[in-house]
Amino acid sequence: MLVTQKNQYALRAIFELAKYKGQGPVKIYEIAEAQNIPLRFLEVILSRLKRSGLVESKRGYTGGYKLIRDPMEITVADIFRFMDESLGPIECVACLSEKSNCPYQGQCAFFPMWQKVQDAIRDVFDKTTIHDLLEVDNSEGVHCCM
Amino acid sequence: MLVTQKNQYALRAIFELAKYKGQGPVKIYEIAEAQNIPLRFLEVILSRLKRSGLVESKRGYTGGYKLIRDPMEITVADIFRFMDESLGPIECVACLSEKSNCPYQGQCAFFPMWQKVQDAIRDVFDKTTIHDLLEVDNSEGVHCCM
DNA sequence: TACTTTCTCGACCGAATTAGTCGGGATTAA
DNA sequence: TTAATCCCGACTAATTCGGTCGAGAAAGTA
Repeated sequence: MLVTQKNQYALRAIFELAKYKGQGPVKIYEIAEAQNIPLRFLEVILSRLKRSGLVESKRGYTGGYKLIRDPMEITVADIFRFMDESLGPIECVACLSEKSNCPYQGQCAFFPMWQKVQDAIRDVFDKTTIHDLLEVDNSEGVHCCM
Repeated sequence: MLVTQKNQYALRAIFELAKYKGQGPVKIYEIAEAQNIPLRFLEVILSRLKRSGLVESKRGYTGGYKLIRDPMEITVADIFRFMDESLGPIECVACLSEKSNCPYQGQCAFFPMWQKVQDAIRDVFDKTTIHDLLEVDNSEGVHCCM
């Protein structure tokens, strides 16, 4: 899959947190339940997201996670980029990555096509904010996904 | 990677065959050398492509492979679709596939976004023909890739 | 203080996918 | 008959993906 399960979970977790923006921390098991994400796996994901500065946490009885950036300022691309330090669905089409053993490093017949695909993907993810997704959600009257 | 190594090899093999269209069969080791593809792996790939009707082969001393369709009529999407019987880079973004355990089956906040991405990818691969790639190749004066 | 609830961190693991190999056989032409 | 070529199915190695686990640290509560 272009977008791994892990990255989808990350997106959904942020999405869920965005719903409760400004209402004190949300507990991890609430997120897990609401979005149907394996709890222990979500731990891994949130701890990663914390290091990216999107999310803050508090321990103990009144603990939980909260979003510290405006949903309007968070794009889907941001999340994916934070999740996979190196190349995510955005950087990772084919030829371009250092991993591909292209001896011609971008000087090949296929390069423009890979570029186009990459740009097209990036374009969508860069232009979609969490706020946008919340709006879709409200207008549909459906609360969960996937 | 969005496009697996195998699919990239397939594309490059077809591309290579297209160069010699109308000149008798090309031997597998020639393709392998020109495109830097592991020979035994290329066997697997070509035998798969044969079954898709894009490629024809002949055995024995004067044997080899040749393209039996006009490069102008072969899109990159065609090749990928032939290669992975079920879902390739074209069908496979996230939510849409049956594999994803989305309880709301496309009725979710993220669906429109996945759709957009998928359409964008498909659009590029559907509109790029082998002929197009050959033209890029000629205008650049570079013969190989990746 | 002791206890409970919550997050924290790193190691670990199983399954699936991907990438590639191999041996031996069937054809075809010289 | 021999050599070059494709053919086919089974096998294997490496990587990624998805997820689990145990033990511990902070924070509030009694």
